[in-house]
Amino acid sequence: MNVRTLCLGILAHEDASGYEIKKAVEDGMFAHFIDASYGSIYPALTQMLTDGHVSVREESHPGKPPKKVYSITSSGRTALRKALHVTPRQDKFKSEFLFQALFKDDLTPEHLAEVFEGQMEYLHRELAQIEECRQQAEPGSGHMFVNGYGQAVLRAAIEYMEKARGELGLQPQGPARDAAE
Amino acid sequence: MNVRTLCLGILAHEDASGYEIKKAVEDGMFAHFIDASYGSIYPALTQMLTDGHVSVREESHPGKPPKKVYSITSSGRTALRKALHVTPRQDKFKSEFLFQALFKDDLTPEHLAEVFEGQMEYLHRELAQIEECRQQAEPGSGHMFVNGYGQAVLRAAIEYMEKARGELGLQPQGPARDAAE
DNA sequence: TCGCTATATATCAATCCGATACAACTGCAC
DNA sequence: GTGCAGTTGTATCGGATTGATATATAGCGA
Repeated sequence: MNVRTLCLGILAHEDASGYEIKKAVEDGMFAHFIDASYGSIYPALTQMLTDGHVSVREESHPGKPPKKVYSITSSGRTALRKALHVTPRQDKFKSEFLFQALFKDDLTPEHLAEVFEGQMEYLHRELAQIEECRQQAEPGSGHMFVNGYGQAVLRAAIEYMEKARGELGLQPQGPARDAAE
Repeated sequence: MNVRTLCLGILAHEDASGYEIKKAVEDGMFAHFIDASYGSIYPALTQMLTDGHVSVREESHPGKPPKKVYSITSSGRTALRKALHVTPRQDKFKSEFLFQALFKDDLTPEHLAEVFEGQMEYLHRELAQIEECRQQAEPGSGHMFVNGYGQAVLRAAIEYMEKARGELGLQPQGPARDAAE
């Protein structure tokens, strides 16, 4: 699945600018399981404009830079429906934290503690973000299912990390936790 | 973290050819949280040879194609240790399955059932693979911690998926499950 | 007024993926 | 005994993507 399909999916939900699409995959309703950078979003929108899958209008809100708001067209909806009916690729999970954890015995204790607490903060931050999104999602919607999935996985990760503190030779109560609260 | 560091990490564990590195991140001890393709592994090894971080020897086992087995050098170990002592990037998780699930109401019921059962099979396969790796890992090692993390997360995902079958309008017992057993 | 953050578009080199080509061998079915 | 699929192995390449950066406007606190 390419960035074009990703943008179509977001635009099927609501009109958005390139910046708003980036925010949606970073913080918003589409976060936690997809990603895209400006360097791929803007070219994708330009190309889909040429293809007729989206249309643009320029909006100028006072006190803010003008933005190009994109809408999905019926041609775009057809393309999206087609792109959704393929066998999805395998999930892909990349974690530099876990890679570093593999070499825990080669790390300084300070660095190990730092990255461990950093990961804990990150997991709590992600979980809080999902719970925020969850309040805006309609019951029974796809967003609800996906948020629940993310919640389940993050809670399991946090629980495991807490239990593993001893195994890694760390103090039972991390000092950096309060930053996440 | 780039592919060069990834290769160094694997070579720090044991000597390997490009093909074996690929297998390690696909199926082996390093799977589930990192990834790399041939198109990045082979150039990385060539460059690190130039940099003096690795050395090669050619091995010819009868009945098999000859292979280039790479070893990490002391210069490579220094480079690895340095690369490990940086703040790790945020985890990155990409799931086309969850993306499709967002649009569950636009999918044909057949396709939804197919991708759901496909995901279940995938999760069970991954979990079985981790449990296999776990038997080769030494107690208290980084591998043990990382495998436990993967186990915890996958089990949570499977549990959530089972509970969510009804929510997605699927029959309580999937017909494709036996393929994973 | 300086620096910081947020909103917003856009580009680009470096990197990486996915697919493919090539080659030699194994084992199996027919 | 031969076709042919599968495994082990090296290698390359086009195209997709990232991560960083440039540019611009505006609000806000020190």
